[in-house]
Amino acid sequence: MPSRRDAIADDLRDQIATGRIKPGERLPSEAHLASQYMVSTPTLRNALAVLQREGLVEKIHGKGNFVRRPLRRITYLGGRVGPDALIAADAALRVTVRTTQIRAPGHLAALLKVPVRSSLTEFLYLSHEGELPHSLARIYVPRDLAPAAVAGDSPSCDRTWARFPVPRHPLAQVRETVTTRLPTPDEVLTLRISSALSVLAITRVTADSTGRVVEAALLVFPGDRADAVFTTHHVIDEPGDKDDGQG
Amino acid sequence: MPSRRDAIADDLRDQIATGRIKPGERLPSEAHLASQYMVSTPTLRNALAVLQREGLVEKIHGKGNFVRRPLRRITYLGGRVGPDALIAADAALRVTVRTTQIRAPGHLAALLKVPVRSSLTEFLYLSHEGELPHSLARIYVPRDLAPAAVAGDSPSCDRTWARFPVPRHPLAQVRETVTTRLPTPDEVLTLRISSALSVLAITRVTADSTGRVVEAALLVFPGDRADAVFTTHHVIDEPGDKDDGQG
DNA sequence: GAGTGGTCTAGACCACGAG
DNA sequence: TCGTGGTCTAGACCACTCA
Repeated sequence: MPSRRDAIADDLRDQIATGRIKPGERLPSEAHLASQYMVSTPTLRNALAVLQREGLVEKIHGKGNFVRRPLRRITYLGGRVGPDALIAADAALRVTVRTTQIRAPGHLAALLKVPVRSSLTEFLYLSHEGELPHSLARIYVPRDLAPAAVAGDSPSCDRTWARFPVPRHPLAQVRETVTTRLPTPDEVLTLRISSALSVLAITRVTADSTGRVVEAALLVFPGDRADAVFTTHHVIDEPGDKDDGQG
Repeated sequence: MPSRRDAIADDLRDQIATGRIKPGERLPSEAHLASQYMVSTPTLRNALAVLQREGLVEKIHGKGNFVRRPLRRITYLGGRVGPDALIAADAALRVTVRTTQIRAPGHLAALLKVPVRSSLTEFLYLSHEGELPHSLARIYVPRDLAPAAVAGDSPSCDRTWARFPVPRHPLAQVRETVTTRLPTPDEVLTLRISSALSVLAITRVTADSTGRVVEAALLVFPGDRADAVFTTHHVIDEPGDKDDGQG
């Protein structure tokens, strides 16, 4: 037996899918919908919560429930080095950068293979696509590898990926770990996503040819619109090989 | 102002983290907890829902709320070819395989670059770690590439990755797309996860040296315990290169 | 101030699990 | 049968947004 909550969610989902309620449009008020479906407000709110988790509906306190516009999907290209990893094809991004000097906490020290409390430069990238937040990146670099222009303490802002560190040695290895988790309260605010919507979190560690870790990046994408794509080309000069190009 | 729901969730989370409530243990009944925290049952249930989404608590209808045992994380190694991609180091997996002959629906035809309704062999892998479901894989192969032993219509079951197709040409390219989404009702049942817990979904397309797609794999992992790791080694014979080993 | 969603109450009744 | 969670009700009061 389908619950009323699911029945209502299914009905609304159908109305959204068929365009009877258009993207960006406001749904009738919860009180109105509750009386329309002849359920109590908590039941109706549960139905809306289902659609929220699916990313179809956005609630705005004091204004109403809105059908989310179908957003362009975010494609993260794996294996790339540096800022160009993010959506190489999509130039319509407005990026804000904030630079801070910090001392490595335990988890970052482990990623970067540096002593705890050693000096790091943190680049906090927040990119927007139009008015909507798009993605969040926290990139950590040992301070001696950060460009001099940002090594000072004054926070800098920029509209591009400029000022990104240029390593001294050629980059040799990128290790990316992809996982999913609930957003932190902070991410809920900056990415403007529902706290019930999981994010795609990518930890990228880049090492140079000497094996030194030159960058650790913590990337966060809204889970309902992000794909991370990894392409591996295998060396094929000997038939039957399975691991060339990999560790 | 923290809501009572969050305050209760925080308190229970703390009790779990500090071991005051041990893994596998049953929590007091919802009615008991509600009176203990002096809230109504819906409020207490909302607090438990928070912990459920975090993967800390598992509800079993008619039995109670249980603290989930901390599970070994699942590591998916990207860029590998064939079944060994899954948790190379972990041999403690019991794998069930079901083989079926199907005709390619649209989305699979696009992935495999074959005509719609062409013959495919579907391998459905369900792996368990002890008693707990671990991961789910649906692997599709053009029928003429599937080994003769499974090309018949009789479903086969096996405890290992045996009978996996061996391509005629060396494998040249693997493209893996990682995303996160809510589980389907089917996945909720087979993986024994909460319907509120996102899964990590990986679509892996493998092509041989002739460019032919030899395998499309749809992999699903519980989002609270899965990591997908991709390691890219860059060719470093010319300094400043950025894309060797990539497309 | 009017309308919206956010949270919460104090019950009710149903479905599942174990004895 | 009994205790458990699953769902739902019909309100209440508070906080936010906008005119």
